[in-house]
Amino acid sequence: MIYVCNTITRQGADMAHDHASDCPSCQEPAAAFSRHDHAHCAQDVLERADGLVAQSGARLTPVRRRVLEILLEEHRAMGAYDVLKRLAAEGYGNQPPVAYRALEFLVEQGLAHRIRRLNAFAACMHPGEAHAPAFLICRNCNIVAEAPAAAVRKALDAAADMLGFLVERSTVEALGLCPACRDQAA
Amino acid sequence: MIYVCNTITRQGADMAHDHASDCPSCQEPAAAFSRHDHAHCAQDVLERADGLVAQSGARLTPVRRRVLEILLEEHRAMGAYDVLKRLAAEGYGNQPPVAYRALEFLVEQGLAHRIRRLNAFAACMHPGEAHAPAFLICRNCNIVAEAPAAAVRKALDAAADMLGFLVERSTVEALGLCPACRDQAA
DNA sequence: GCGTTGTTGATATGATATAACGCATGGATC
DNA sequence: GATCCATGCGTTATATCATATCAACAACGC
Repeated sequence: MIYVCNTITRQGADMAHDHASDCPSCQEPAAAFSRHDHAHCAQDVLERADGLVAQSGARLTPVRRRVLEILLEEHRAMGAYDVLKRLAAEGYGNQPPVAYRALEFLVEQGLAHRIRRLNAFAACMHPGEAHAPAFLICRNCNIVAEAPAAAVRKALDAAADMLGFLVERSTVEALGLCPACRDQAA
Repeated sequence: MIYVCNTITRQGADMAHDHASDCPSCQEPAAAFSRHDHAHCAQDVLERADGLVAQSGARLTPVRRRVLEILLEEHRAMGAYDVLKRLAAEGYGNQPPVAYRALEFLVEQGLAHRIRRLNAFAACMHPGEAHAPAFLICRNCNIVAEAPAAAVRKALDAAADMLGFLVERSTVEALGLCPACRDQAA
């Protein structure tokens, strides 16, 4: 099962709509890749982020918090320079290190993910919950979904263990076709 | 099990030694991450590459073949610009596209792998054999091993399938500690 | 206050990757 | 052989991604 708020895109898919906090699509398991609102999921993530960071002894400074907000607002995988443009427009530093440092911090804290295939970053929609997501990237429409991948991670650990290798972090990304583009192709 | 010829490095680990073609370490399963000769494995791969490319209707041109040879000789993950330097020194073009085009071709043909975490490329030691390797990268000594990952791929396919996503290509990379560095740390 | 630590801003540079153009080659066709 | 076409190569230029370094400043404990 996957929660819709896992769904993120690289190019922005204009999927916002307003709704009350009882929106079932943010409360219950649902099909990934479906259009959905994101506003209150984002709000929820932000609130939890505050607690999580404090808990780890780190500080969610204004720049860092703003970067997380931007990732949540955009709801897609963004390049560091995309983030930087937004920061600069809002009066923060406009040098690459500003964005990279904040993004690195968020990744370390488990509040964001780095998607290497896209040289991009996306907010994690499940901060605090232990998870090892796999990213599914549609080669046609560029939508990206964060899929649960506990089984994948387990298989990887096993394969590594046979070689005596200890896995600390892993990257699992798949390129292919999302349901919509798959139908379209057929 | 993994065959030693899976073992590749990013920084070059000086693991060459000469031996006869009956070297057991290239004939039989053995521990990964161990030092080993690579010369005749490379020769074998090259010969198979010729056949495979012809079979697919593509052409293994001089530049492309040379890039594959270089990857095999170096026996490690190389950046595109590392490859380019070698090419330039041998009279081929010395502009980035020359290296990138050849590398992209090799990846498409399944003769090389791209390791995104390192922004690097490595020759595939099992061309033609269906395989979905996982890369194990030691964060301490930078050694890289190509591990069999059929089970990982299977788990990924299953996770994607639950979302209706069709996986065409996948990237599985792990960062951690190789056996040697693990022992050293303990 | 005062040092220590961590964060930010700025400069500069390094590293990786692609777009676009034109020429050369080689094979197919007439 | 002449022509056409597809493919590959070399080149220029540029785009994109990422980091090293240092100075200024704020937060904190002592």
